[in-house]
Amino acid sequence: MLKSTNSPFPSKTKFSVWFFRSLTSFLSPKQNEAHLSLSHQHKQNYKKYYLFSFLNENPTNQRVSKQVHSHLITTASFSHSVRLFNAVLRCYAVSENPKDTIFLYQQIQTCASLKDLALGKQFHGVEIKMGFESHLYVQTVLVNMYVESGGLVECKKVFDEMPEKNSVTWNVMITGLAKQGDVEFGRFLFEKMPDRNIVSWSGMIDGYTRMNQHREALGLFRRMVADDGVDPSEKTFLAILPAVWNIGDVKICRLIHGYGEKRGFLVSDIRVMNSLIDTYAKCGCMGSALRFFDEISTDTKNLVSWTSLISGFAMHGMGKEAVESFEKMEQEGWKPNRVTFVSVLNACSHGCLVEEGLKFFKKMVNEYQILPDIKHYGCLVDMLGRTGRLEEAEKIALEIPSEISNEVVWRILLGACSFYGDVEMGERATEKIMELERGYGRDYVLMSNILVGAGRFADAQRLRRLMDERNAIKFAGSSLT
DNA sequence: TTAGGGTTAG
Repeated sequence: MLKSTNSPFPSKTKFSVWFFRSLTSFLSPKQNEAHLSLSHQHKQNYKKYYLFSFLNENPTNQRVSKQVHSHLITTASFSHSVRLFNAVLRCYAVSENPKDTIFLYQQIQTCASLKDLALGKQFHGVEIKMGFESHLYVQTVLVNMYVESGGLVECKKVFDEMPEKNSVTWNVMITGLAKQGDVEFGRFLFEKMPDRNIVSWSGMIDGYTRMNQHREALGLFRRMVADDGVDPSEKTFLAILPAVWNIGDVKICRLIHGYGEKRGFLVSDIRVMNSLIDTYAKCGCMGSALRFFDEISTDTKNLVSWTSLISGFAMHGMGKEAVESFEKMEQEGWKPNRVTFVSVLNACSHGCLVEEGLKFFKKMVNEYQILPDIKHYGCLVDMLGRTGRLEEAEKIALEIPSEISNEVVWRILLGACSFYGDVEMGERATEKIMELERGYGRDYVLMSNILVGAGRFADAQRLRRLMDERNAIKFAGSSLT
């Protein structure tokens, strides 16, 4: 058990700091200045103290405790007023209606979603003091709070010492660990878990996908379906499909698609269908992606469906098809968002449709009033650069507001300089990259190749040495499969 | 009733 000898309440100094903060958060900025007089603070302080004493003396007065509780929730100040909150907790604890306690702990969990480990520990202290140590639901929420806010040591401890666990407790642990990147311990618990359900399987599969262990994710999916006969849920599909396109085998995509269709899992959830469009496209099978897209009824399709299709065309260099889809999407009344524009601009750049691309960029800014972000600029630079319009590309790169500019844009330009053998611009681009990121070996290699191409062997060698001195990491081109 | 992911420049 965690240390419970100390008071669960914050120290006096700490409390006054919190209290001050809670006061300021109560008030709107305007009120803030006018009311920050000491007398006001005292008044608030007194009010809280009064409530606190009242609740302590009348723990069974449900009406008042509920009022205080709702006040704490609606003013969003309860995370600051732990002491008052404790008093409310105590009232709920002696309440005859245990639902109140559960409701209250849901609020704590909302609090835990702030991922505030220090505050969470405070509540753990309260929980121990109130004798909830063997309360299954409360303990489960505590485990969730710890694992969500990164308290891995604490969550394991609470979990281990729980006298009773149910499947939710196990799932909270497994999915939480997977999210935190500790798949190995998650897997250990998963294998030990007495009654695995679909949440456990999906959580575990998701954990492997997140950690780029796609084969492992796929193996688990196979085991779930074939050996254990567990039906996947829509969430399982959403977890497994990224593993499929990372492996890139369209046969696996078809297999899972067929399975989902046969069992009727795919017809209900547009998110799964969109993910499937994306997966087919990323597996290199644009035909299947398009066919599947066309099968989805018009009322079911949404903006993400269209965007997934367009981004698929983009990665296959099918600029014309992407542009046509974009127009059709607009005709059907969909309003493109920033992601749709990234996709269509990317399609224009891969399909060398410069004029169309520039038109889309203007349309985005003027007609849809979307502020371009760095990816939109990146597409533009790429589009101009790959068609040899290097001056224009550099001009755009220089016009990007410095708050959003990054090394990727200059790296794109450097790539174009390398292709067209523009040494001077390449050097300028390299200089910009080096201001932002010095540890990426490929930049040095690319620039030194440009220099070699121009016959400047000594400069190329100097750059290579600089790369070694700076310990820049050079990733060899390799296939993961 | 305490667990849960669709599209994004190189």
